[in-house]
Amino acid sequence: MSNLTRIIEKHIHELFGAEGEESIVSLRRKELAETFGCVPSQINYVLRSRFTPERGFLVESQRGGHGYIRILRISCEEPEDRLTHIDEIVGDSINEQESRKLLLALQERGLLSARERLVIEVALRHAEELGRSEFDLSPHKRGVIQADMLKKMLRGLMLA
Amino acid sequence: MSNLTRIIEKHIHELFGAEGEESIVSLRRKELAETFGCVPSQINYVLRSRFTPERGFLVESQRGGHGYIRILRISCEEPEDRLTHIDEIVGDSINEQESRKLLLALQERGLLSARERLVIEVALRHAEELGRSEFDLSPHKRGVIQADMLKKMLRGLMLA
DNA sequence: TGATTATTGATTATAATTGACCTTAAGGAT
DNA sequence: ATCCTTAAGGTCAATTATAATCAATAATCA
Repeated sequence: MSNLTRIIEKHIHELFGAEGEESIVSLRRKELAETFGCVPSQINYVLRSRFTPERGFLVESQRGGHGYIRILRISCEEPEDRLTHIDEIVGDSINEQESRKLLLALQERGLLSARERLVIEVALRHAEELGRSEFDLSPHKRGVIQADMLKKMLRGLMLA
Repeated sequence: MSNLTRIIEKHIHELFGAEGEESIVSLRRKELAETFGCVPSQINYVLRSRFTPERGFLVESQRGGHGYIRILRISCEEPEDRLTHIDEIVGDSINEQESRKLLLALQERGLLSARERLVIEVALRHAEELGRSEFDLSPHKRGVIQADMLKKMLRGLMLA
């Protein structure tokens, strides 16, 4: 039928306002569920599957009295075309040298701050190190893991 | 009933003065409770839940005659201070909920931007997911890996 | 048709509020 | 000095209000 999840997703997107206006939205889980005539946990499903950090969102919530769910949209001012192809740029596997080069290039284009680049590099190196010394993975497998991770991180930062 | 806890929290924050001015505030529990028309133990609740070391506060108190409650805002001016502080609050193992709370607190203290928080969350979730479905690690082991990763990322940022 | 995605509801976890009861410190009385 | 009284503050458990998780199905997609 008319896919509830998509309807709720669309509704929440509309709450953000068309342009880069509101970047934060608050809601009551129970109310939203009532609005759409569904069970409250449906809302969790929508959030878990659609409003992930990889898609540029952060979700905060609180239970109990005065509970709430807050959704933050983190996005670049101008999501450049070239970076909608993050998958292609990163590829299936990446090594330290390649990723450094890429991140530096992104920073030079003003798409990443120095601190953001730093965090990403630390995360990638941690994965490399762990994959090598703790899990004894092949260099290729390590590269695959890092590529995957890098794509997720960049998507979160680049996509709206 | 609006949220008393938040109102009291805000009030106490205001006592510190907007800028990095006063770093110590003293209170009478009973007086504060009367000011807000609540039971005194409500104050304990606010302190326990909002003025934690994780959020950069320490609370001291004394009972009996001339009793008091003193709240200290810890500075972390020196990068070194922040590092030790972070090591302490992250600990050896951390779960998703704890890390989210911590990151939110760091952002609220201005030590992290929303984008930086997002990247870190993506990295942690990736590790969690990989550890669970690819390597079949125990929850504890996953927590250890994430704590390690988180500390490395935060250390990098605090020194930058 | 097998894999993925969506829906549901039962169970669990957490936050805020309140009040009854407990502990500790200061200062005066004996 | 020791005890008593009074004036703080602390702890805990009960209650109520939300939200999260999990597992069982159902529906949809490739």
